[in-house]
Order: sequence, then structure tokens, then C-alpha cells
Amino acid sequence: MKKKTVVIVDDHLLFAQSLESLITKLDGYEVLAILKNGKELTQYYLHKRRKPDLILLDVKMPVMDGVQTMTWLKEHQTEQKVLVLTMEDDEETIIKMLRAGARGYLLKDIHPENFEFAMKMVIEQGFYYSSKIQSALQYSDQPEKEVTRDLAEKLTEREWTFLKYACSELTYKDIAGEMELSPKTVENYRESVFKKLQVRTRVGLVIYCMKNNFFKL
Amino acid sequence: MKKKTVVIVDDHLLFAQSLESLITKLDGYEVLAILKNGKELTQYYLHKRRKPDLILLDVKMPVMDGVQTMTWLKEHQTEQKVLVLTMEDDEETIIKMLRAGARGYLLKDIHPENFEFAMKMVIEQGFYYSSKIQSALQYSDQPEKEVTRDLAEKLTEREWTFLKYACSELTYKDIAGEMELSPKTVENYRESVFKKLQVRTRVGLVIYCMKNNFFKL
DNA sequence: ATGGATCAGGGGCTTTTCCCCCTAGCAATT
DNA sequence: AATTGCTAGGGGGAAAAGCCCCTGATCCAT
Repeated sequence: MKKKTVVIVDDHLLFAQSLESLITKLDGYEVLAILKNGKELTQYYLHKRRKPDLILLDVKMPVMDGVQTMTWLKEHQTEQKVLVLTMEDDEETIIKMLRAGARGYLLKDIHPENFEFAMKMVIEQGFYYSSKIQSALQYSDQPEKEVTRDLAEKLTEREWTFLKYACSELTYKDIAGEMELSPKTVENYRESVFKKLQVRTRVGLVIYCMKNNFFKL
Repeated sequence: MKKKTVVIVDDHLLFAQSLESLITKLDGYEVLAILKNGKELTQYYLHKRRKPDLILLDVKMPVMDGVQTMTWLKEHQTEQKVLVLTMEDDEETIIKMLRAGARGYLLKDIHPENFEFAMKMVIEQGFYYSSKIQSALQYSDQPEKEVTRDLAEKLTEREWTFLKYACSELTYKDIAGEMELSPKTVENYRESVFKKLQVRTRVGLVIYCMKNNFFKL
């Protein structure tokens, strides 16, 4: 029987490499590559490397995170099967990933036996949802919350940059300096981001970012 | 050569078991047990099981976390060598663990080669500090910062209550309403909390709380 | 070529936050 | 009996944040 191929995308090298040795031990699986983020994954495809049967994808990563990667995959590698493997168990992240096309979602505290089963399921059946994830899915049809989630992804580049600065003790004037813009322009980004994320204060903004693991603190 | 023995304490089973297979592959190491939290570790000693040369300890765990475990070990297993292996890279956690007696501190995103070296160092030399951790250590002797860390836990009941409200989109006037106080009194709590936590803005306060997991968002 | 979105900038205004200063009651130490 | 610490309250002022309004310049797609 031909071995199933796997690519691991996770910035935690120790975990990634440990996982590789676990997977290799499972027999029937082969790890083609370990990549540190989504950017490296796009490079991987670019160099026409062997497409894996399954991608194990982390969510919180520098450079290009799980959600961005998932979105990219959906566009450029439609058929690629992905199992999200992460610490993030908040509903928003789960929903975001599943809607971006993830066919499975696992928390890293899963039992290794279940892990093997989940890989098998995603590769053969195309999906795997643990019970925890299923309960999160139930909520995913509530309209208002949906809207918020979509808007979160519709921030422009500059708005994202602003957002990162906003999650600090810098004043808007400081941020204007950092971004080399007029304070008034920064003010506009504030307004548009507030509206898109539906918050009313800067504190609300920070909380929103934390809840959704936009970046590590 | 006798194999070095290791016990892994980490609630993320998949990671723990993956790590086990990595360590076993290293040759020269033997994993005696995988435990889910500090409580299980105390049970382990209670049953007079073989004491390992090294404990790999996670910080964020349910039941009995890394800091509590470290404190317990310092009292009951003074000679036990411990390498902290975790995601938590904020200074407070690092200092707390080192002060509780950890002889080494590693982030999970370390390169596996360095990981082996770190294990070797802790077992043979009794310590290992990565450069990141060393820089954190530098600050630990600056008196003011030390005080801050302690004060973080010395918030009064009312300040604590205020803090929770402050991590929301409520204005101080709103908070005054919620706490049934005059806005001016709330203002005083703000000032005292700012000073104790050494932040300059409310956003900084929220970030501080998130970094230190004061409460779930 | 005409919207539509993104980017960059501004005026004017209100509210909130932030930073000092201060008083006073009450409880537990010293 | 005095100090310290927590509680609750206040005055005044400067800075920042928040909320409307508006003008252009690109660039991109119908």
C-alpha cells in the first residue's frame, strides 16, 4: 500500500518535528515537509513539489497565519485536504477556518489514537469534526455574528497595519509617526476599522483582536 | 552508557507523545512517563516510581499548572532537574518559573538540535538558558520591575473588580454605575491600578491582563 | 468613462482618558 | 497614639479618543 503523504505547517519547530516522528512511526504515512508558515507553503507549491494527501495546519503563525493560508489554499489548491491542528479552541477561529475550507479541526490536546483516526477520516472521507467542534458549528448560522466574522477578514493592508499598532500603548499621533502618515489619516483608519469590527472603543478593538487571535500579544 | 531518563508533564497529549517519539529517536534517552499535569506528577513520586534525570514541564495546564508544580518540586524534590518547555514567552511567566527553581527554560519553537543540547546541559551542567531567556533574566534584578510583578498580585478586591470592568468597552462613568461608585472614585482605582501594573493607557491595561491570563476574554 | 474601493488628508466638535493635586472615615498594625 | 492601607470622594486641566462632516488622487473593473 502506498504511503499517505503529509505536509506539516507549524512555526513550533519542536512540535512539528516531534509530530513528524510520531507520524512516521504510525506506518503508512510519510512527512514530505515541515514548513514554518503559510508563506512557505505557497513557495512549496510554486516549486512544484509533490502535493501531499493532507496538510496539517496550525492557526497562530507569524508571516501568514492559518486563516490566511486556508483562504489561499481554497483559491489556489481547491482539492487540497487540510486538517487544522491547533491550540485555538475559540469559536470564532474554528468557524473562520471551517468556512475558509478546512475539512477538519483538531485541538493539540487530542489523544494520538484519535489523531490517527482524524487523519484517516480527512484523507479518505474528506472530513473530520470532533464533538467539541460540532457544537461550535451549531452556532455558525446566527446571522449577526456571521456578518462580524466576514468583516474581520475584509480589512485592507493599511487597516491591518493600523490595527497592530492600535493594540499597544501608542497614541494615534505616535502611530501616525510610525506609519508616516498624518494623524488625520490614522483617524480615518480608526473609524473604518471600528465600523468593520463593530467596536466602539480602542479597548474593544484590542479585546476583539485577542479573542480572535489576530496576533500573539 | 546508561540512558538518561525523562518524564514529560504536558496536557497536550499529541505534543507530549510526539515529543516522546522524538526523544526516543535521539538515542540515549528514555521516556519514563507522560503526565497530564502537576497533580499526576506528585502521584508519580508518591508511588515511588523511578525518579527521572529530567522533567520536561509545560506551564499552562489544567488542575496544577507549571508554576505550582515547580514550587511543589522545589519543596519536595529539591534535586530534581527541570526543563520548562512551553509556549509562554512573556517575561512574567519566565521569571516566575525561574524563581520557583526551574533550571532551564525553552520555547516550543526551538530547533530540535538545540532541544537536545538543552536537555544535555540541564542534566549534566544543571542549567540552560537560551539567549531570549537570558535577556529576560537581566531585568529580574532591577528592583522596580520586581516590585511591579509582585504588586500585580497585590491588587485589592475593588481594584480587581475595576480591572475586570476596565477590560471592556464601558467608560469609567459606566463602570462607576456598575460598581455603584462616583466616577471620581473609579478614577482613583484607575490611577492606582495603572501604577501597580505600570501601564500608561487603558489599552496597555487590557494587554497586560491578556498577557498574564488574568481572565479569559 | 463611470462608478467603486482604497488611500491620504482635513475641519470642528464632544466626550473620555489621563494626570496631578487634595480630604476623610475606618481598620489593623506598630 | 501614630502610621499605614483600603475605602470613597473631589477639583482642575491637558491630552487623547471618538464622531460627524468633507476633498482629492489613484486604480480597477463593468
